[in-house]
Amino acid sequence: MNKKVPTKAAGRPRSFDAGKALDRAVEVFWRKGYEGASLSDLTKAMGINRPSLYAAFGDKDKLFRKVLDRYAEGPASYSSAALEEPTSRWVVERLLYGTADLLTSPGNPHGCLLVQGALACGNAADSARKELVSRRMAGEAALRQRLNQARMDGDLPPEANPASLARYIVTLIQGMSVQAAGGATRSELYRVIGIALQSWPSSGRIA
Amino acid sequence: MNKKVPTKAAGRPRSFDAGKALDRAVEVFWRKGYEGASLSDLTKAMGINRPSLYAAFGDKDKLFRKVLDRYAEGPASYSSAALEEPTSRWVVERLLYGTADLLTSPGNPHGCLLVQGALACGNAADSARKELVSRRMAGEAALRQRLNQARMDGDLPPEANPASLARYIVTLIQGMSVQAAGGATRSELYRVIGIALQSWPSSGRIA
DNA sequence: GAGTTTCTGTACCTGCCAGTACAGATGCGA
DNA sequence: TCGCATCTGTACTGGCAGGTACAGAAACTC
Repeated sequence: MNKKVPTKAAGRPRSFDAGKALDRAVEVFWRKGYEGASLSDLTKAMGINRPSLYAAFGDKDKLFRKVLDRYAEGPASYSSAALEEPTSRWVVERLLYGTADLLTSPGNPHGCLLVQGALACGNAADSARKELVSRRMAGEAALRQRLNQARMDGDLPPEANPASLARYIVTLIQGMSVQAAGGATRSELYRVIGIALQSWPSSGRIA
Repeated sequence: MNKKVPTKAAGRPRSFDAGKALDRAVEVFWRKGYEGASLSDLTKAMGINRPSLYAAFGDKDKLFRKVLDRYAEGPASYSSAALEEPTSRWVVERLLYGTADLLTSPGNPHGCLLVQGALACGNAADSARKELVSRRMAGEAALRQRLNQARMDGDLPPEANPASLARYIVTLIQGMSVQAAGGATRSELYRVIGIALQSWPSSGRIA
């Protein structure tokens, strides 16, 4: 029984809320991108000093990964939730409208962190760029898998191509992110979605 | 007649080809974005020294504008040419397939300079970011105008909304730019275009 | 209380950033 | 051949980037 019970950590306790600080960091990276967000921007927004940041989150790159996780669990959580809708049509509708809402939500930077974070950048940010590419691909793969399931369920016609449909939806989402960064409004994005969904195949089961 | 005939500039002549140098600068900004492209990257690629760059092109910001002009006249010239196609369907097809080709052309950075250049950035690059927003909006406005014309010509049905259709196409183009930056291939983009064009309204004149 | 452990704040490090001063080179017209 | 205008290369500037050393403060256990 010499195992320590993790009651309370010894030493001086942290004087800030790591979760809140991380939320502030999300906002800074979201607005300025990996390269554009300096450590001074970050520490200022997070309300902590530089050594506290390094102790709590590691270097800039590690902080960025934690920020991406936080983003996925918070503002972007609608996207994994959308995959659980019962029909493929509902899945993509919730995905697209949820994205439009997030991208134009007041108080948030207008755009998607996974796109704005680091699209083209210098060598220093290349690791962050690759991480974003891989996360975007993972999102697309999840949708592709869901649409595959839908086709097997008869919820998409047999001639539908889930891989291409998933890529089509993700392309729209990423395009909307650029649009939002340029000032597009929510209703403008809604109209784009309306047009885009005219391409959506209807179920083969509807007689 | 004391006007000088501009035969040849006095003084030591420039030892490099400004056009070629500008092309190299296009490539660097295209690949690394405004923020990620350092002056050392630029001078190295352009094969000139720093003072020559400043003398010939002005500061980094001015160089970037010249690069954008060069890009519009060169690699992206298909996009203004596409607007001259006779029907709206041909216009958007040429626009979309031309974009897919450019975005996946070997030897070029994969993506669109107007998107990759500066999407989210720090304060120093903000002027470049705004310039890109305005150029993207100008492109969209030109397409909107062309589609308006098409509707008046009866080439688009009266109930079609040229503004929303233009935004839809531009959203796809910008999304494809992100896709290409993530490694999407030309044929993958073609399949996306194939799906997207199913939403395109057919002419009201076809009986 | 003493000793230990951890966090905080200041002040600093090296290196790269955009931008420039200046001297020497190279062409022109006279 | 001489002066002049312009370009070229070296070497430099101040400032900010990301990252850290170190001393003191604040909690814990004994």
